[in-house]
Amino acid sequence: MPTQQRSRERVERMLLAAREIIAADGTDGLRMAQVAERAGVPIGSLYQFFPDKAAIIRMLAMRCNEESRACIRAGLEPVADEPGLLAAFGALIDEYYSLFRADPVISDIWSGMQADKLLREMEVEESRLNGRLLADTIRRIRPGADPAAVEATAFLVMHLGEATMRLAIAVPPEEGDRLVATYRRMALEALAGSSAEGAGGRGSVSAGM
Amino acid sequence: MPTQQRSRERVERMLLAAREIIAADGTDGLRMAQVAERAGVPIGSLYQFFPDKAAIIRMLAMRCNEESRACIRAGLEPVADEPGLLAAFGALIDEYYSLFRADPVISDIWSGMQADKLLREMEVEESRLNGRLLADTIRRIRPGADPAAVEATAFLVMHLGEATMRLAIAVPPEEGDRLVATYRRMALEALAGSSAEGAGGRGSVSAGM
DNA sequence: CTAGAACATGAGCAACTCTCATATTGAAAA
DNA sequence: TTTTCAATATGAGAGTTGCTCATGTTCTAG
Repeated sequence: MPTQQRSRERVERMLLAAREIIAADGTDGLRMAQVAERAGVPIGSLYQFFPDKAAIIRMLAMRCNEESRACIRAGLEPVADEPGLLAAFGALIDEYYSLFRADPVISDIWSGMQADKLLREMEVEESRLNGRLLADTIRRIRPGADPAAVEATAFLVMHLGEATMRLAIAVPPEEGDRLVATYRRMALEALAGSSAEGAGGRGSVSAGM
Repeated sequence: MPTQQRSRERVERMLLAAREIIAADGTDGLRMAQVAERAGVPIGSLYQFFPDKAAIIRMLAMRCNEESRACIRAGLEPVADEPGLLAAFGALIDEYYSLFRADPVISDIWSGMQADKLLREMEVEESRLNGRLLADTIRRIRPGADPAAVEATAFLVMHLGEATMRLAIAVPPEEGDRLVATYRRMALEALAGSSAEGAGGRGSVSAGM
């Protein structure tokens, strides 16, 4: 939005200030007055370039997104065959995971601004409880399976089920149905696989990673 | 928390009022004064039983959780063998999906963890963009694959990748690593499967559902 | 040189959440 | 019954925060 040189620099200062505050206090602790002070601008200047507080966070998120999208594009571009695809995607997962672990700002933004931390913890806890129910069932019908692997799979399957439902209702209904159907295939395959693998075994697909 | 009969009824009225407001305006639009008015109690009484606004939402979420956990337990209990497990879990997915679609409050509470609606939309859009990059790559190396199925799988895999990362950094590091590894197996298997399936085909696992 | 657009400023408004001093009601002990 | 104390009821207002707006200044195109 800013067209002049000096304004652009000021906007960058505002965004940097916001980043630093989020890194320190999280998005919950972000105060417009604090951003202004840290950036060395009056509060009115913030609203000259950002319609509201959420817009600042969105701007930071957008930059992260563009960066990671470029990363994905670069990682997938040289792929020429199926083994190459699986190798490249596996590498991207690791890369993305490292990024998430390294930068607290990214995860904080996507974990939800202003949202209730306890609610987030509740959600994880609920996935864990549901996962345990599922893991117990699997262990009952397959006593030989590796307990830790089964537990992890069940936990993840439950959590991703929640995520899938939220996604499914955020898109057109027919697409949502298809996504749920796709999730079902993935989940059932994972459950079938996890109980057949035996102790500590890795899946055949990831053997080459 | 309330021990007397009348108080318990009042608390129920508060929770009901909160539910109705969320159903109408979403969690974003929930105002403590409005809850109090609708429940027919002064605002001070709200704070007699709930430490803060988020606690009301958590209470509603907890009840939903207990209900759906009972559902899962009931669905998994009679499972005796592996086909039974897969059938039961498939049914639970459908049931849960219907529940999500039917009750706007459930989804709103769990989506409302991210307060900014535009940020939520951005996240979905980002998964879609990344999914398209992945789908393009798959189509390039497997021209015969069903485009819609590939697109859906790629979209979902990307979105669940985000969800996995958020979960992984919310639990102890070693457990997070294991979850990411489990996700990787699931994702790579899905990608390998989606491109091999051919037009409109359903996975072998879900054939019996 | 000049007109108009872009930018700068910060006191104050409006909308919230939550507190607290005080009054009232319920139930258990005397 | 009377007493006593904990639980409950009440709502004006304190405190915080996002955001506005009237006014002044700087840049740039014609």
